This record gives sequence, C-alpha cells and structure tokens, in this order.
Amino acid sequence: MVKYQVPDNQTRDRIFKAASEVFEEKGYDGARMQEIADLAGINKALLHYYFSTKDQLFGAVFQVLLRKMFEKIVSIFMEDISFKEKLRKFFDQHIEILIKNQKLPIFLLNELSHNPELVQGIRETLPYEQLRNSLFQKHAKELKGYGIKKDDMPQLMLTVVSFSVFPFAARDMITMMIPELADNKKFIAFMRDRKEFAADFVITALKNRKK
Amino acid sequence: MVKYQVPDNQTRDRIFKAASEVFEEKGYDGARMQEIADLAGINKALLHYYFSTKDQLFGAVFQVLLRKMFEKIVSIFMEDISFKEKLRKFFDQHIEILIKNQKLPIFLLNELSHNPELVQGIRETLPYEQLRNSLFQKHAKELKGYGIKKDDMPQLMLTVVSFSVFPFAARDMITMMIPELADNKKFIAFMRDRKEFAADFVITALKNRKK
DNA sequence: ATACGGTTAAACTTAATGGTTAATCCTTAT
DNA sequence: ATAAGGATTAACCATTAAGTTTAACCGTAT
Repeated sequence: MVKYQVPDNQTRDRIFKAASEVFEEKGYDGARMQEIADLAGINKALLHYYFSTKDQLFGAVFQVLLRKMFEKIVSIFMEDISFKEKLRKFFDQHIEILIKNQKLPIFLLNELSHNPELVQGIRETLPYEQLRNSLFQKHAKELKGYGIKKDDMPQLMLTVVSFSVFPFAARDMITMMIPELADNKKFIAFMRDRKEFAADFVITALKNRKK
Repeated sequence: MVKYQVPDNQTRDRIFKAASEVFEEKGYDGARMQEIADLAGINKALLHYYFSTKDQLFGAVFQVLLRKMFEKIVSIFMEDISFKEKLRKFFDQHIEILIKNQKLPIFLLNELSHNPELVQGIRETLPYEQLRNSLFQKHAKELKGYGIKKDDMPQLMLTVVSFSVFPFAARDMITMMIPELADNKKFIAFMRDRKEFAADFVITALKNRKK
C-alpha cells in the first residue's frame, strides 16, 4: 500500500475525533464548524474538503457514537451466562463506559429527540430485534421463574438501562439536589456504588415478584 | 389600579407561552426569536420590547418550567401518607404530568447540561434540602424496616425518579428498539402500564432487601 | 519535469439571526 | 380636543456562520 504525504487518513480521523468532541459537548445547533476545524488543527476549507456539509459530518459522527454505545450494550447481553450474571456484568461494564463518556447519553438522547429521522440509516444495521428475542428465549426458564412474560420484557429492559444511563443524563439535575456530587470524583464513586445497588435492586425485585 | 390599553399583561403571557413551546421543542440553540414572535402573533420588535434578549427570555422560561416540574414532584412526596402509598401516587401523578409534557424532561436535562449555571438563580428557591431530610425522617421506621439507611436515599430517590422520567427522555431511543411504541397512543398506554410496574418493582425490591 | 492530491491562508458570498430605530397607534388623563 | 405615554409595527442594521473560491505550497508517483 503506497503512502502519500499523509500515510493513513489521519486527517480524516482527526476531524472525526474533533467533531465528536464538539458535537457531544455542544450539540448540533451549538457546534461550530470553525471550532471543529480549530480543534482538529486544520482550516475550514480542508474540513469541507473531507466533509462537504455540517449535516454530513454530524450524521457520520452521530451514527458511529450511537452504534458504539449500542453495540457495547448488546455484546454484554449476548454473552452466554445467566440472566443474573448478565445484570451484574452489565451494570459494571456499562457504568464504566459511561464514566468515560459522561456526556454521551444526553447528547444521543437529545439529538435523537430533535430529529428522529437520524435513526433511519442506523436502524437496519443494529441487531435490536435479535437482542429482544434472543434475550427472552435464552433465559426463558429463568425469567419464567421470576414471573416475567414476554410482554414484560420492554418494561424490564427499559428499567435496567435506565439504572445506568439516567444518572448521567440527569447529572446536573442531581448536582442541583445533591451538591456533594458536583465533584466529579464523588460522582464517579456514587456511580460505582450504583453498580451493586442496581444489580441487587433488580435481582431482588425479580426474585420476589408476585406471579 | 388604572388599566391601560391592554388590561392584564396578556401579551407578555402570550410571548411566554410561545417561548416555552419553542424552547421546549427546539432547545435554546435551535430556537429562533422570529419563530417565537410568529407563534405569539406579534413581531420581533415587540418581543424584544418585553424581553430584551434571547438569554433573558430563555432564563425566565427555563426557570418556570424547571420549578413547575420540581414542585409537582415535591408536593407529592411531602404528603402525609406512607412511603409505599407515596410511591404509587407519585408514579401515577408524575407519569400523567409527563404524558402532557413529553418533551419537558429531555429539554430540562439537556439545557442544564449545556449550561449548569442556569441553576444558580433557582437553587435557593427550591425546597430540595427540605425534601431530602424530611423524606427520610418522616419514614424513618418504614425505611429502616426496608434496610434503607440515610446514605442510601440518593440512590433510591434517583431510582424512583428515573422510572418515570427516563422513558420520556429516551423516547426516540425506545421507538428505535420497539417500533410499536412509535404510535403515541401506544406509548402512552405503555407508560400507564408502567405506573404499576414501577411501583410494584420498587416496593418488592424494598420489602425483600437484604439488610 | 510534471502532474496530482493534500493543505493553507485569506478573502468572499450568502442566508440567517439577534437586536435596533423611528414612526404610528390607542387609550387614558387633563 | 389634546397631550402623554405605553404598545405595536415595518424596515433596517450588524454580526455570525456555513460554505466557496482562488492562488499558492509541498511532497510523492510516474
């Protein structure tokens, strides 16, 4: 493979990374192409040389970030372990990921809510159907033992995900009510505590569910 | 009190209402003063006559919306009923409010995350300290019976709130994974089901908590 | 050598968009 | 009736941001 002036497409990658940061931080409307160019260490002309419009750049970034987050979740839930184990593992790993990407949830949720058509291009490529069905079938006995019917799965899954995602999306609301957690270190500790709290909470609720 | 041309401040109110809608729908960055003026049925000059800058208008709107939401939550939790009853009542009433203000959660959370200083003016006027303390003290015996220590209260309260708020904030993410719920009627039904699901879930988890 | 892709700087175009101005309207007080 | 003053308007202004253009530079492949 012949190398040109710039070996790989490092410029494109730098743009992509810069754009991810700026979009994630400010949202689509608040982001400025100039700021992205600055952060990538290039000028606006080159930025448009790689991504002709803001929309296109945003679309690319959004899709990657959404997929990244989604695939992490799926991969954990696809593993071949008991449902209870999955829960513990999920909260552990997912919360660690979110600690490293604290602004990601609110960014994804907000942009999605502002233009739902963003999903169009991604929907087909994500194995959400697969996840939904296989999750219930793989743990049919275990879930049946908990009195969880197939119809209950959406409520349950939403509940599980909200345990880890919501605190990050609502971070500043939490800070408002619990000023101690304004300190990032303490917030992270709080979220690490939450791993066990959440797993225990869900498992207890399931085990003792009225059938 | 002498009345001038316009008896009450109906114009101001119309502006305020229009601004609430537009900001809630598009966010600060996505909102246009022109659109607000149009929706209020006036022109931009008059808009600036009442609210000199976009920031000022936004600040006023945001504060009112945040307080509105917060006070509803507080009022339910302050009532003089058992903790279990509070939970059921909270999920019932809170979810009904959110059904009528579906975009409010993501709006508040997103704007707050973009400029946390928004809280400054509001913090003092909200009885969150009061809520935190009185909640635990009022139900000391009941919560003790569940093995909830004072330190556990933030985790518990966050959990409770996330049951009702998160689904609205994540509405389009949910729609992506559960296409049936794209239909608003069905989504509302789903959320009404969730009232009982959430209350049962939390109460079961509490009752059987390992101490 | 030369052709070409990546890159820069800088000036430019164009379409909003927030905010202003000066005049007009309307109601009430005198 | 008329003056005063708040409410309202149409037109305007200044700035910003996306995207373009142009001319030049530089390293590598042919």
